[in-house]
Amino acid sequence: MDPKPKRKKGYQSPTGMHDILPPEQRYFQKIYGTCENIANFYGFQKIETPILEEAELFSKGIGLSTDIVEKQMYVFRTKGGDWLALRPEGTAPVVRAFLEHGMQNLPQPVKLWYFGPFFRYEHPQAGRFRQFHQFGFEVFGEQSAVIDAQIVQIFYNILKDLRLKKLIVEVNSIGDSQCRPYYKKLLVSYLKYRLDSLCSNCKRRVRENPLRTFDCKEEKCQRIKAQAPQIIDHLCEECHNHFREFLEFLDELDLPYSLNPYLVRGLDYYTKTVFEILEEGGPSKPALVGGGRFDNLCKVLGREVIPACGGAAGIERIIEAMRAKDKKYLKYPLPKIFLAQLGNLAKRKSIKLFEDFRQNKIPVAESFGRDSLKTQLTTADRIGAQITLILGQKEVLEGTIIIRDMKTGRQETIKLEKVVKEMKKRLKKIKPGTNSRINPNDTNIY
RNA sequence: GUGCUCGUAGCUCAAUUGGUUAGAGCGUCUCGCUGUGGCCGAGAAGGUUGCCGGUUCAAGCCCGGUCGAGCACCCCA
Repeated sequence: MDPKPKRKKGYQSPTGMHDILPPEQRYFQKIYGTCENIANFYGFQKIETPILEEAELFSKGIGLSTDIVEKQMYVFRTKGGDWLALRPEGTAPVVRAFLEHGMQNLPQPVKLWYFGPFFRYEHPQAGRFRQFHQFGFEVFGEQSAVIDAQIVQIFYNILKDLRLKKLIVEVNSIGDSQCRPYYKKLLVSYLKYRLDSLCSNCKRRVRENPLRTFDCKEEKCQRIKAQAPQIIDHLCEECHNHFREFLEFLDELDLPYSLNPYLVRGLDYYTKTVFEILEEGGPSKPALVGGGRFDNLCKVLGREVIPACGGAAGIERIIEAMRAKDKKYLKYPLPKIFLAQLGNLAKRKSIKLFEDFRQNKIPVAESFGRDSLKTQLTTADRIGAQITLILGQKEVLEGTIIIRDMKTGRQETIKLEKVVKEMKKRLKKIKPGTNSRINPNDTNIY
């Protein structure tokens, strides 16, 4: 082999993609667990779709002219010549799976949820990464607005369960294929008339995506937007009724929502209901959750029209919000008992004893690789163990073991064969609270 | 894709503005004599200053490029 240029420094992860290190894992576990509980209660079943899909699924489903498809998708060609994409979002794949497996033949509605990584090629920023994680909830085969409201409620509940406060739910309706084109024309003609007073960005938007003009932060555009016709005043009867019902259900649920007539979403498949949940604290905060109804998507990706509604939440963003609240990382649960050993004979007995504890479902920590008792006690202290069991040569020969109370330093010796039972008894007395000392590995990585 | 800022031990940061061998705290490891943790003391490991090149007698510091991070635009979860 040729001498290759040597890499002097190690590798680093690709732009905008991060390792999820042990301290961060606690958050993922916590969020996953919360989702799972809520999903079970509301009758949602978990689905996992591949990370790769045919690229066309997204260009058809999300819309060709959306930013996601136009410039943010990781697309590549396989050896077999297929164009595949790293999934940039979760709804289109779930719809694909729904149709592919004939789930329209299952009792309706079909409720599915997912949790996993997604990919978008864009400049990383706070709460925005190239590989990020979302969980989502989707309901198929239900056209009533009651499900729209329940979807909002589900995401709201999850965030609440994660102890996030000061949440704002913003809702809007963007109509359907009946009324939206009509409204679009109306809006465009309104804007065209005032084109000169708009910023250069918005001039472009008027042509390409007039609804997006509402997002502009320029003051002059804001003023024009304030006078602009609003879509909720131009909904067709069906959409109007649907939206009214939706709001009634939200009222009934006591959800603190606010109507945002300028809320439009960047994906083409939405119809009627759209919503976002964000944290209070200025417009700079990105939405934690976004979603809405997508009654046309099944038709676009398949044959039948199947009404559907759902939403997705950004896990990194939620973690960010959780951490801003609590500052510290969630702690790993650590065993309250540490098993120390001394000498070869004791070490042999210890690894066996350790297994006895496992069979009795008693969590125990150890440091078998270390021989010094001092070091083992240091470790026991560091993980916050409340009891250290010490098994040395002498104890093995006597068939006993020492129980050391780490707080008081008091020690007693008991029969080795009784230790498992004894520990079981003592664990019940120890309060389920956290260990006395914090895991020193809890450092901030990002 | 465009613009601005940043990059020194595992972590948080120094280095008298271009001048000897790049330091400290925390963390890690070892020791303070036989089998006992927290406190204390002693010591060690750990960096070709993100990487590549240029200017200079001399570069962590200046210049160019590149990779990464942060922020804004854009967009979104």
